[in-house]
Amino acid sequence: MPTDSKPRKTGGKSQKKPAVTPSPARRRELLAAAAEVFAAHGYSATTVRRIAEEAGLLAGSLYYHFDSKESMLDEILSTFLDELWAGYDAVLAAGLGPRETIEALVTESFREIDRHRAAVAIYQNESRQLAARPRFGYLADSQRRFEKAWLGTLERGVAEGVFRPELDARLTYRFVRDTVWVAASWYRPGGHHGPEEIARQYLSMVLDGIAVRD
Amino acid sequence: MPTDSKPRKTGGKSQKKPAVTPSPARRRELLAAAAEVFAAHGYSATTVRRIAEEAGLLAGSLYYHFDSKESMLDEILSTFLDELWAGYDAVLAAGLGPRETIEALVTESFREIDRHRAAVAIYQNESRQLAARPRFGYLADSQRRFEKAWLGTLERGVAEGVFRPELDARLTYRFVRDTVWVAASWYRPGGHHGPEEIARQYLSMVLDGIAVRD
DNA sequence: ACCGTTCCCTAACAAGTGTTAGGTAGGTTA
DNA sequence: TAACCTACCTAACACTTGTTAGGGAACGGT
Repeated sequence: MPTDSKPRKTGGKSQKKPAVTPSPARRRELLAAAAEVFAAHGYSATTVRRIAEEAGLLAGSLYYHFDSKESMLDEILSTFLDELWAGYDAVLAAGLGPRETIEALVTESFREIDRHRAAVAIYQNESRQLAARPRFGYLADSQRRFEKAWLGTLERGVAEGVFRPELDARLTYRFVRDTVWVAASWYRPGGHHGPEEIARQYLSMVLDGIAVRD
Repeated sequence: MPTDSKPRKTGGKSQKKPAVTPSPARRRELLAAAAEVFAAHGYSATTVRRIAEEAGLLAGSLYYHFDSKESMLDEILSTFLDELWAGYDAVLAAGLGPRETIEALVTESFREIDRHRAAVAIYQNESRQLAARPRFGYLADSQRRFEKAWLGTLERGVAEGVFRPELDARLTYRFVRDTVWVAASWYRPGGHHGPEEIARQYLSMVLDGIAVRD
């Protein structure tokens, strides 16, 4: 793997447009195939030849549509995060109470997992190592906004007396965050439970606990 | 990466002993270094040259102690699982009630994370893909025992009236399992909270919920 | 002084990696 | 018909990968 010495700074937004003009529809098809392979085997264990095979063409042909393997990953993740934050921002702007905000965020999260299963799985596995690289700085930004939204809501809930004050808010935030998102590792769309049902069960557990009340 | 065509079937137990006799102490040092790098960058993104650099020797020298990169991974994971099940079996053999069993399993799990942080992180990231390979079949076995222990305890608790019956047991099992083990991704030994304190907080959340009771 | 053992290094290998330059078939436009 | 564009293939490139054969330095036992 030649270390990329060329100065690229896409950051998930504008690519260095090549002279040719690939169709966006075909791009999406290829990205979907790439996302599945990335999610199943991990980014660095995935070869471009494997992606190409899955998509029904040869490795070199991928470079007509994308300028590198890394930019495929970039586009997969940034597309997912854009859609995620569209949903989150709508929830956060709705002016709900803390408990209702948590409920809406959890439900929205499971819907995103339903729609972007592969991207979420990739995000789970790779974001920690990627966030340090400049190109993927938006992952770190997103993580900070994420913590602000969830942790802020939890703390507001404690202040307003709807969440228990004995719990360490940051610890609770981590537990809630992790449990929601690791669901992407076992969730299968069209399976036994839909996203809303999973969200209901999860909220029931995390809000009221699994123990029977006295 | 040459596909390993040689017939090795260690399965975490007996290796094909080479003519030489490397010291077990040195092996443990090198495995600790390897585990850190595997945990930080992922198994397949880790080169043996990086492991060697971290351990203070050259890549080829690792092959005096181990016969492949894969067998290092094998030894790291199987050592961890052996110790994990020693702890779990002790808990399961104690004849506790369902709630106390869950409490003990959770506490034991966080203690294992405290002691084998790197190995747990590797297990989290790689076990899904590894479990399919024959050499790592013990990972699949362990997963089945794991599910049996946790899910069985949850169902026993519902039958005995200590856990709420409305919750889907398998879904609850997944949530509980994931939340406990992903802690390895952010836990740092010697940090603000010790394993017992984290277990207490987690159990408080998952047993009684985060919402204030009426 | 000799041998054997332990531990590491040197130097290379074959296979696989991401990537690219140049070509080509088919469709669309002029 | 000619020019052009899209989408792919062919064939290679420079480099990295896990792994190995052979050698050597330090050391203890005899």
